[in-house]
Amino acid sequence: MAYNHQEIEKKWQQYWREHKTFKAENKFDLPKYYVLDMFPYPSGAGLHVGHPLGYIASDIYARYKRHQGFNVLHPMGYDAYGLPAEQYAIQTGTHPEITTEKNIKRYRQQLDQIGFSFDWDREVRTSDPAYYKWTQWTFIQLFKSWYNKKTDKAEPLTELVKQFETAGNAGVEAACDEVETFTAGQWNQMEEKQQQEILMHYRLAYLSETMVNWCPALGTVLANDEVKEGLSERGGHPVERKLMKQWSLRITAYAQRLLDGLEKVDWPDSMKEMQRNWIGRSEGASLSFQLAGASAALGGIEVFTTRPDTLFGATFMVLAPEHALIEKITTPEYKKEVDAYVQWAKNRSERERMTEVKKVTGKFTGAYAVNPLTGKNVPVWVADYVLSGYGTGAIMAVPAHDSRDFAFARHFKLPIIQVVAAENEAVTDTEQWDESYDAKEGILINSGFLNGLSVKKAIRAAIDKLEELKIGTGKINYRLRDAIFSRQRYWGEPFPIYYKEGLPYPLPEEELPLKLPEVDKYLPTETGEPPLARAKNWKTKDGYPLETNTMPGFAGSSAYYLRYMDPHNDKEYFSKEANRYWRNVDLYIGGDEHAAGHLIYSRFWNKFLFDLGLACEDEPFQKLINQGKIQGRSSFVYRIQGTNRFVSYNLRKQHKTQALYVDINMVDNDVLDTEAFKKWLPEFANAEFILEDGKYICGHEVEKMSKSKHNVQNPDELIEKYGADTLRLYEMFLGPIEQDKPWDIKGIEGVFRFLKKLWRLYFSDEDKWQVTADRATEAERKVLHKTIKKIRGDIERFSFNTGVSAFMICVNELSDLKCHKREILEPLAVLLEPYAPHLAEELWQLLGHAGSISRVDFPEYEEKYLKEDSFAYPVSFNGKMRFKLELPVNMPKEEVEKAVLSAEEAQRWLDGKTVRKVIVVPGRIVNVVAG
RNA sequence: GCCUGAGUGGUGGAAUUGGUAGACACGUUGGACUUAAAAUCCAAUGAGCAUUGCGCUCGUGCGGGUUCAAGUCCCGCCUCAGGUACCA
Repeated sequence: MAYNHQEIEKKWQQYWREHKTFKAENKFDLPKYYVLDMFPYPSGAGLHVGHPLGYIASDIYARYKRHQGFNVLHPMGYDAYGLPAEQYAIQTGTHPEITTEKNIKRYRQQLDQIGFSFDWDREVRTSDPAYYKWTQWTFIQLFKSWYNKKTDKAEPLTELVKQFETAGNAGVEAACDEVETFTAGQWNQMEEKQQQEILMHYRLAYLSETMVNWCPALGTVLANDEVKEGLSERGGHPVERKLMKQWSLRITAYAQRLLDGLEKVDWPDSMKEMQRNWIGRSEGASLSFQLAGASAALGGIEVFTTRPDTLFGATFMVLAPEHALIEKITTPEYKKEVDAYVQWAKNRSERERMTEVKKVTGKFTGAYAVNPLTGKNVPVWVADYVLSGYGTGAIMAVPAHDSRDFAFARHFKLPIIQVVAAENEAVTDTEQWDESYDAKEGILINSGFLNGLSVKKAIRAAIDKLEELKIGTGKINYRLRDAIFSRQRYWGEPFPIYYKEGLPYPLPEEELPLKLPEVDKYLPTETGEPPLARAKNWKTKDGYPLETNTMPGFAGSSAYYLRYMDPHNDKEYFSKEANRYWRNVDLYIGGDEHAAGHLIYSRFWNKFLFDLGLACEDEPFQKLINQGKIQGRSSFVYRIQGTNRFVSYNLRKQHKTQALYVDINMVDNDVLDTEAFKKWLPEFANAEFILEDGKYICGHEVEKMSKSKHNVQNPDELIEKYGADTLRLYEMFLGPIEQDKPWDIKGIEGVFRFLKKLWRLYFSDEDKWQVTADRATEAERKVLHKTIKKIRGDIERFSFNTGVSAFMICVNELSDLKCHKREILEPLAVLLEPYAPHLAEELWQLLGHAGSISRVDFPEYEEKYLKEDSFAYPVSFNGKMRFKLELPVNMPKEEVEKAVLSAEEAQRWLDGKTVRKVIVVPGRIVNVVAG
């Protein structure tokens, strides 16, 4: 019987399905292990070879853990809400659910073909009402909660209301918007509307008028992480800033905990660093500059600074164009100019603003504020280099020590005062400076009571002074913004919210799920309302209108890993028992593009559920691995301009050519199948070729896989030809899992050859079973045990590529030894199972076992078989390896030295030289220093 | 600009703790088997020099350093990839 991968793979996939081999029971007495893949969005294009990379790695690990007696939770599901299905619906009228369902079927079929050990009984889909019921439920809990800074956790809003009723809000420390202080008496006299408005400032899911990223092309608002360089991540459309009433999640309340939690998870440093940057903690002070002159009655301008020590050098102030005070403080003679500037700044796209950062623009408002430490008046400017979204949207400018302030000051000829000097350096005239001195260290000068202090001490002293004067305080600021949670889209979770007299209220929990309604068109209404406004009777049973926005993509993906623990529970999100058992994800594999999105939202969502007492771990993903991307490898042909003649790669420079993409399926080892090419497209039917060495050689380039580049490799054909086991091994063999790498099918043959060679250990050339019961030799045992040790080590450190080569070495050596012994070949089949499960199952059965191999104990290696009596010492002279010398392993250092120096080969290297030193590292190396 | 990661043969990559650089595989070349092809097997394959053989020199992005010994550690650069950006 030859190695028939098609038959074997079909057979075992069916067996696994019928026997539910990989079903994970909630068996609480077994040790658990939770291996998770980031679930996919089922796109219409199906899987390409890049998708399964991470799934194969996690599958190997999951299978390995099963062999060690762990109860392994290894589920899969679908992030089913997404823009492509909705865009398709807009174009064709096909309900996104139909498109999604179809795509999921295809995904499932492709996933099954690769032989993953998923427990499909636990599948979830974010668009399934039974699933999104809990997404909606969580939203309601967020709506009903506030963040208590005293206990540092989310708490029910009812408790907060009780405090308001008895003591007002003065003693409350909450993560909230600016709220005026009120007493219990005032609270109790407020009307409901007013009370609700105040509570909205405390809720963790809140409705507010905020500046959002509006994407006109997609007709929706986007979260910050969905915008890259001023363009939408999906589709690359321009994004504008717009003031809109939107739902947001108060993720900022969790900023510090999100930061602290990174300390205890096992993630790549780059990933932690990206999250730290995204959260963007900075320590400093918040303080107020009193307005001067006519505006004095308006109070002060709040600013945040990380350098309160430089306050004596603050020579002007700048407000963001959106700042509310501008209108009030601008003096009549500057009003026209300032208005025009503000208008201009607001109309600039985000992209323009970002690309023109070097251009200095701004206007003087005519107003002055008082520097609280110098007592001097400083002019107040408006400029768009100050962002409304960070800090207070206003800054104190210290041009001597901040490059942006410096550029601004130079441009508008504002005074520059040095207040920090490097130690032992002469102070120079700031007029002569070419750039600011952005010093984090140094000694304070020109700064009154701060003079002579180091920067670090001066910061402390300045904050103390501000607090004493009651004009400022030490403050920690975060770059992280609250997550905008409304989307003006159809294909998403409806909010479980209705409006009564304009105020939002949650639906009763027993009415969940609130199902996505049918609409006649997947477009906004004529009046610009979101698509759900088209739904008939989009009201509660009492007739109150329901929210028409839907939730964003990250809503459903933020806690799916928890739902897998107990996916069919219709009473609660998941049972306490299930959660106490599975706890959190032990190993999470997915792409690093989710660093600032999904992985932050999930951590936030999980922490909130932790605060509610639902999740028992406050970090959801203990270990994280980012699989690298598989890049495409495009092939090119070179058409001589204006002709239908194509010139081979190395001859192309002799002509004026144009490079055209050519389908990689017609190219083998850079050689074009010219006949296939002629048949490819009608325009190439009469193509002529200028060959080199009788072949047409294509050019190539590594770039993203995409249809238009004709470089997409779909796994189906490869599985058909070589089988899933070969594909699995080959994807792992390509290189380290976390590294990006170009896809190239050159080399898959080698892996296929390896499996056939392995098969021939069990079957003779005449296709006869040839496994014998003979005792294995020392050499054979050594090969086996060396391999066991290597494979175990490699899986444990996620080095799957070296694992594959270890198998190759093992099979090469056993073939050389002509080993066909059960004693060796049976453990080898188990060893191989995580990587090539179909083949391993087949061999296991042929070896006479009933049932699946998947839970058989993983082989242990025994050190005694690896012991060597002698070792071939590499002998170096002055660090260069010259020859090898076989010596007993237990030979003492002194004797090794003697043996080396008296060896015949040593003489020519010692000729005429004196031995200065001999280094002997037993069992490793000998180095002779001579000269 | 800042942060992170990476640079090793024609190619993908290996070298786990400072100890034989290039494992394993692809590709290439030559050979065996075959009427032929496929499949399979064997041999060679970092570069340069030398060649009858044993061989010699150089070599892990560049320049320094530490060490008996550096792909690996330290200092200074260069290039590429990703993230991020008037974040005060």
